[in-house]
Amino acid sequence: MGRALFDNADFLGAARSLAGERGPAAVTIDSVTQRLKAPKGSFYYRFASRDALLGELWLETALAYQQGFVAAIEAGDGLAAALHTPAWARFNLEDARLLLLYSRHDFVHGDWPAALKRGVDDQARRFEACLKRFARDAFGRAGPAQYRRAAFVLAEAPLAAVKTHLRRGEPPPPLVDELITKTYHAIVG
Amino acid sequence: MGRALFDNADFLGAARSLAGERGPAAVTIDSVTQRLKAPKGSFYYRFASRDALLGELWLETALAYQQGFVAAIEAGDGLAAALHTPAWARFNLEDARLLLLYSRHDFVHGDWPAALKRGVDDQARRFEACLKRFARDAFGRAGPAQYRRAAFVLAEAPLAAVKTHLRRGEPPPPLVDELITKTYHAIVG
DNA sequence: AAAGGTCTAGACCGCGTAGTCTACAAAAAT
DNA sequence: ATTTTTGTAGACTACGCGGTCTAGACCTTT
Repeated sequence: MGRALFDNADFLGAARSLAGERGPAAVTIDSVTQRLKAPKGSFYYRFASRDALLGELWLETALAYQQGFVAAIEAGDGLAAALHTPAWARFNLEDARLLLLYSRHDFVHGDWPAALKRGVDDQARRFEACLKRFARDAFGRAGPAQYRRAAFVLAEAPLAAVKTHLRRGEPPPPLVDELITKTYHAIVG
Repeated sequence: MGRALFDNADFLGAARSLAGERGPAAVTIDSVTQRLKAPKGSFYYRFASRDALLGELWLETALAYQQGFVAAIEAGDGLAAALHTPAWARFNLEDARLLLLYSRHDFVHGDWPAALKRGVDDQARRFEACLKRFARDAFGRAGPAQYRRAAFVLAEAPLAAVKTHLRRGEPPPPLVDELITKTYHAIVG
């Protein structure tokens, strides 16, 4: 063997399934390489560090999730944005567990690798921009209180409604959409 | 020195503040004993293991939190139960961070110490009983769907609304109560 | 054919952590 | 006064983990 037996995607894939099954803490270099039957050297040939692997995994997943959310907001459909969380979770169960059951900080403690820092910051900014825009559209103003309401309605409540089911490894049932919708209308009107 | 310089409460107190400040993962035997300037031997003289310490810390805090919740349910006041989370958090900021920002499993991975297992099970049972009772009172029946609604309205949504502020170390503002109340009425009617 | 680059292979190191062990000091019991 | 109990004191061990290092196999280039 002298040619690539393992590429970045292999390691990311193994990390993804491990993180989906048992959380990011279970993603150790050994667990990843063992799952692929790859040597440690091959991993460190592709990734600078564990943080690089988990950071990339998180960012990749976060961007995939965010896409639909941003689209809904840009279409001016707040309810669709709120319902995007359960919808996305249904069709990306493993990714949803990974992304929604844990925080960014469970993937990378402390500082992020320089190569990812910008991507993560951009992601956060885009998300905040969505909330601000919705706050303006739905509540007329974009002050702190309106922003806070937007965050609850579009992100916090949907996330909370979905978590129980993700923990069990099950897709969120239709009831979850009902809860989110009712909450949405109660606060947005 | 031959008489007790450190007792259980000292270790629990140090663990509590550490967990409140930096999360349960930061509660290492060294960090606890260093904070008290106590030797390791003294710790292990009082506690069988790290799990015993963190388990007791979690259970103690969970029971303190639960008290008001159960009282509200037994008084038949669902809204008060839902608002108990921000109310309790305001007056127990450190404990709230510890209890509400992390899961039970962040304190004790795997199996719980035998001495605590019963207490934890009882706690969970009492909580479930509250949700069931509320489901019956508020929705007429106590089927799975009603239970799920109860969990969202009494626990998941309030917790979600409070988390952002706890992360910042700030008490939940009145707006949080408004969000929880509106959500409550939207689903309970 | 030779040389150089690419990637596998896994032993090895250093560090932080939970937990153990032995020594001993002071108070309490006799 | 002597013994026993209670607890302090901290060196030490075991282990899992992230990360390094050197050897060498195979492909590509010249």
